[in-house]
Amino acid sequence: MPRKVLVICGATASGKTGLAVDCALKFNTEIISADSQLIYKGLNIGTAKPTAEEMRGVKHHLIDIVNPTDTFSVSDYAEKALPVLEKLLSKGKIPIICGGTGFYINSLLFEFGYGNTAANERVREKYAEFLEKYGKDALFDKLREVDPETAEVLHPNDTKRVIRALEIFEVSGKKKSEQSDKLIPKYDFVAVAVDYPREELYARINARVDEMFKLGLVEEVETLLNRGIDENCQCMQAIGYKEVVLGLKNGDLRSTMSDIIKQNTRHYAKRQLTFFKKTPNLIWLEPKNATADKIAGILNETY
RNA sequence: AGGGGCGUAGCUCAACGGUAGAGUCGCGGUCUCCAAAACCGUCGGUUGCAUGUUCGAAUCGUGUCGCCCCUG
Repeated sequence: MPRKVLVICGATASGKTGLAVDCALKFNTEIISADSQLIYKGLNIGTAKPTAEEMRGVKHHLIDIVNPTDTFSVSDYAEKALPVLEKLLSKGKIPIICGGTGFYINSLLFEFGYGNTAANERVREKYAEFLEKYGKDALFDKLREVDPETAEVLHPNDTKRVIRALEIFEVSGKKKSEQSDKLIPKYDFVAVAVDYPREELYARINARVDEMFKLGLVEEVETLLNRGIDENCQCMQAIGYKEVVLGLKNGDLRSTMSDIIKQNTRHYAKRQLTFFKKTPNLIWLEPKNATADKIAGILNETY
């Protein structure tokens, strides 16, 4: 029995939310958000979190599930999202995974090895201190010793991943290079993304950022800060938030903050597109074909 | 009008007289427990223009155009 899953991914501001809701209504199902920022309560405007009106009564999962001060990672995400996915399947529904965080989406669609070695704060801190004291090259040399294959693939400057590789070795006794990097699908998924011409996508991004300021992005950030949420929190590193925090500190004009946010969002969108190109069988829809009807057709002809 | 300063990559700036370098932007990419993160690669300039000096000029001289400051 096929275990159908619909994935609606793509760059930020490409209209995923509306399309997903259209589909959910048409297919009588629910949406599983795959977005690393929508999980945070209180971050609404800057994350373009769908409002109740936009949700049109469709149940959305994995939104507003943690506090702004919490840390969160893909594994937390998969742990929470997979049961929802399975439950929808068991009810005979086609779950809709919708979001822009490709890493999160992959954690649901494919067999992943990272469950094997959980994060270990103590080990991470240890290597972070080592990095601080002796520098990147010394850290990289350590990895070369224990896992030369992974060192071959990583850049010494990518200390985040170098530390993770060291962590995997130290905690599990196994090399990261022994993990399989194959994307082995767990579901019969259909993945679609709306393929806007780059210029058009950028125009949409700009318009959306302007809209965020009108809706009170600065005020939202101020509220978070006034609530005592540290600017170094993971959630405050999100685009739209970190720039406003910095701008408030420097006394920047809103137009300056806005320009930087637009630029960072463009960069982000580019990274998303690069990432999604790797999704097996991803269907890039022209904007005019980004409708629930078209997607229904694709689902039918695929299975 | 007179005096001074400046004109170098799309932008901000470097470069003892030895055929121009960074950062940023733009573009491309990586990604298996912080992923809106982290990281990598790459394009790019007949040095405002003209002329002179010199073996050799972004650099020195002259002229010219443009911008800025001061004085009147």
